Amino acid sequence: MPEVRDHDIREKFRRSGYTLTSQRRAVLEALSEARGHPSAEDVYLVVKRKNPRVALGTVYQALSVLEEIGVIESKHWSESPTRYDLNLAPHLDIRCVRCGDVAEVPGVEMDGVEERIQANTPYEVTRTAMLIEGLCPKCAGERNGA
Amino acid sequence: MPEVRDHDIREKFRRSGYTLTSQRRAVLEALSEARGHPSAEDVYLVVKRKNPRVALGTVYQALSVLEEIGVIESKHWSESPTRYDLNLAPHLDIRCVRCGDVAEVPGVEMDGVEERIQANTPYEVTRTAMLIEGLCPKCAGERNGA
DNA sequence: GACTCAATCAATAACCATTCCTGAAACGGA
DNA sequence: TCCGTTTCAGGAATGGTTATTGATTGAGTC
Ligand SMILES: [Mn+2]
Ligand SMILES: [Mn+2]
Ligand SMILES: [Zn+2]
Ligand SMILES: [Zn+2]
Repeated sequence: MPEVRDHDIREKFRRSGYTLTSQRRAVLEALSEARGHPSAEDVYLVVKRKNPRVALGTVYQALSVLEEIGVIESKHWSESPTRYDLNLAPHLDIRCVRCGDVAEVPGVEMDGVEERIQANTPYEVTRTAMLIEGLCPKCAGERNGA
Repeated sequence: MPEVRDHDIREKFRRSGYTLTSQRRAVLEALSEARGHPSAEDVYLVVKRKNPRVALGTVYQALSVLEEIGVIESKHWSESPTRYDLNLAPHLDIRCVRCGDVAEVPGVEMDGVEERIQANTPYEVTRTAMLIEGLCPKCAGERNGA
C-alpha cells in the first residue's frame, strides 16, 4: 500500500506543480500515523516529535496544499476543528460530541441524493455533505455507568 | 400567522422559565423581518435600527436562548457564520458560496437516512444534517456573463 | 408604591481555530 | 555560481463567538 500511495502522491504533486517538501511529507506521514481523523493540531503534535522546528502555520499550509491536489480530504463539524482524512472514497464519518473521536460509517449509500437536490433547487449544487454526530460506545457507556 | 406563533412562543418561554424580554422579542421580530436566513450580525443590524443601544453580545445571547427553547433553529456552514431559521420543519437549505444567500430546497425526502446510519455504527446517533453548497442563479449568471 | 433578590443586560475582554504577513532560507534552471 | 521564484518559520492579525463583570431591570410581595 505505501508504495502505491507514494507513487500516486508523487504523481499528484508533479501534476499540480507543487513541490513535495520534507514538511509536506512529514505532514502526510503524521496523518497516516495518527490513525483516525486528526485535526491540524493533532498533526502538528506528531510532526513536531520528529522535527520540533516545524511551526503550526506550516502544518496548516501543508494540509491546505495536500487537500488542494487531492491527496487528503477535510471534514468539518461545527463546534470542532477541521478533521483530515486519507480515505478519499465517498463515505460517512460520525463524530462523538463528548470526546471528539471520529469513526467511519460503512454501508450507507447516499447515491442519488445530490441529483435529487439539484432537481429541486435553481441553485447550481457544488457540494453536499452529511454531517453526523453522536456518542461513541465508550462515552455512551460512561454516561450510563455514571 | 403572527397570532398563532406569538401564542406558541409565549408558551415556550413560560415552560422554559426564561422571560420574554423586549430584546428577545426584538431579535425574534428582526429574524422574521430579515426574510431568509440571517446571521447573528444581520439580526444585530436590524435590531439596532430600532434600538441602537443593544449590543451584539446580547443578540448572541438571545439567539442562543431562542434556539434552546425551540423557537428558532441554527444551521452551520463551514467558512460562514451561523445562520438562523424560523422554519422548524425538517428541510434542506442551500448556501451560495459566492454571495452567501441561503435558500430552502423543497421536495427532497431524507426519511430513513438517520435510521440507516444508526444501523451501521456502534455510535449512538444524536444528530444528522445535510450540508449543501452551490451557486445561486444570480451568481451563476454573473459568472457566465463575465 | 417601595422592597427584595434573582434574572438579565450592555460593554468589553478573552478565546480559539485559522489565515495572513514578513523577512529569511531553499530550490531550480541558465 | 547567480538569479528569480517558492517555500518556510515565526509571529501577528482576524473574525465569529463566548465569558466576565458590574449595573439595571422586573416579577412577586407587602
Ligand atoms: Mn473518514
Ligand atoms: Mn431554512
Ligand atoms: Zn466519545
Ligand atoms: Zn449567490
